[in-house]
Amino acid sequence: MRLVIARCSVDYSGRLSSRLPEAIRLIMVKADGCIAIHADGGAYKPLNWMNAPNTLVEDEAAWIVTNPAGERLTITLAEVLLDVSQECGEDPGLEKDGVEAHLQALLAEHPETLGDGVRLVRREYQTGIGPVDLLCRDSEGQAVAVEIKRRGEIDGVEQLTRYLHRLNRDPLLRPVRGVLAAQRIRRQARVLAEDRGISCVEVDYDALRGLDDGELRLF
Amino acid sequence: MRLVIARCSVDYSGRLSSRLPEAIRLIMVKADGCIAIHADGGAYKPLNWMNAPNTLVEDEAAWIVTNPAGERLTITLAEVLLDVSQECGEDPGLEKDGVEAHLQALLAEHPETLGDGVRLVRREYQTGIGPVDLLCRDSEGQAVAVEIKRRGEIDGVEQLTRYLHRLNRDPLLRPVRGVLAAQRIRRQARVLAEDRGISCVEVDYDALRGLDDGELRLF
DNA sequence: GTGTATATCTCGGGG
DNA sequence: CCCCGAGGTATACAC
Repeated sequence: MRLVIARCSVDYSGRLSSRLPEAIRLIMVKADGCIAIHADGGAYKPLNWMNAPNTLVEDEAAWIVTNPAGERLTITLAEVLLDVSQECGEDPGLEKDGVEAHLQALLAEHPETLGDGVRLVRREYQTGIGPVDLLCRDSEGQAVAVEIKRRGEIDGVEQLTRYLHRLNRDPLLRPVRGVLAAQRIRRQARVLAEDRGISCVEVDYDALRGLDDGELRLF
Repeated sequence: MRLVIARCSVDYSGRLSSRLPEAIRLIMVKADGCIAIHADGGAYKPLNWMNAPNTLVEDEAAWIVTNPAGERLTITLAEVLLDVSQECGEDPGLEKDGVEAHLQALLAEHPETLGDGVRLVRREYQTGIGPVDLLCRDSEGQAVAVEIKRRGEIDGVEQLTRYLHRLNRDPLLRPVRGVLAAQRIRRQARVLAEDRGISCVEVDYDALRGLDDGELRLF
């Protein structure tokens, strides 16, 4: 990793055009060749960046970064205040717990959370326009399509609506009803869902994990 | 801005839980107190981060970062290889050209691009479930709701469908027809749109800008 | 490669 | 605060 702090201006031309007037910023160059330009505040997102793979041509006054897609980043250097490099080696990577996949795994183990007598038919049931998270049958034998989100929002309702429309063409399944399951469901999403006859279930992730025997398989 | 390169492990607990095994990484602390931990490759996105505002408690062996939402980041330091600080001052910010807002401004100036005789009624017409980008009337006097995207995809069709459903409840407007305008429209979006009676218009941004007198107002 | 969905999305704007 | 929408979204994964 190479870290340069410099007074610089930056021009980007590619998916859009942008310009950064001269100021002091951090230029971060990673081992894979990607470049990010950070202001001293705001957020983790850089002001400008170029992902790998790209080509860096560096002279005294300017750096020109280009990539195969024809995007171009030009960094014009007025004054370099810091220029250090450090070998970092491989990163073992981030281990996550608590993402949607875990919620799906837990609900697949405990489908009764979605309603008495609900049992799992398949996870990631393919519809042709994307996979339904869970396909279940309820105590009456009716098919239930379950869309799982960390947060239930309008997009999730739209997604489930598309699946239901599709699944209800299948004579072996129909009539299929829909369930939106999420740790929290926004009011507007709830309104839209109920308007379309889709049930909403808020799931307590920690309680569900407590039900589990401790062995959590992702797939 | 403070830059620390250290052999460290990191634990995050908040919206999810995550753990980073020990390795050499960059810890970036910005003037507003936000913290990001970068590996030497991958992308511009850090492995872990905490946005401002937050509280940093630093001792020799570990940094503990907490925020008002109850999220917590713990950085355990094994070896510090670099620790530099640099005052950067205010950043004048990024100036963009070519985003959706520009396309909307251009189409508002030249609604005839969307069809002969089409004239603008309002930009950002409020529907109660979000604003329609442009509300127009065509040569026959029929209301036209226009959704503008840089890239036309299924989400845009869903969005416009929701608006149309809503607008068609208004006796002063109905029947309202829909137009999806974008620089490029994906095939699947086009199929879905046509299935719902929504027209698709691909817009040449540069040509449209050429039509303009050079004065481009965003709003 | 396209298509689809997720994300600690981030970020900004409006009510 | 919530809600909504845009993003050079990035990223992963299936077909």
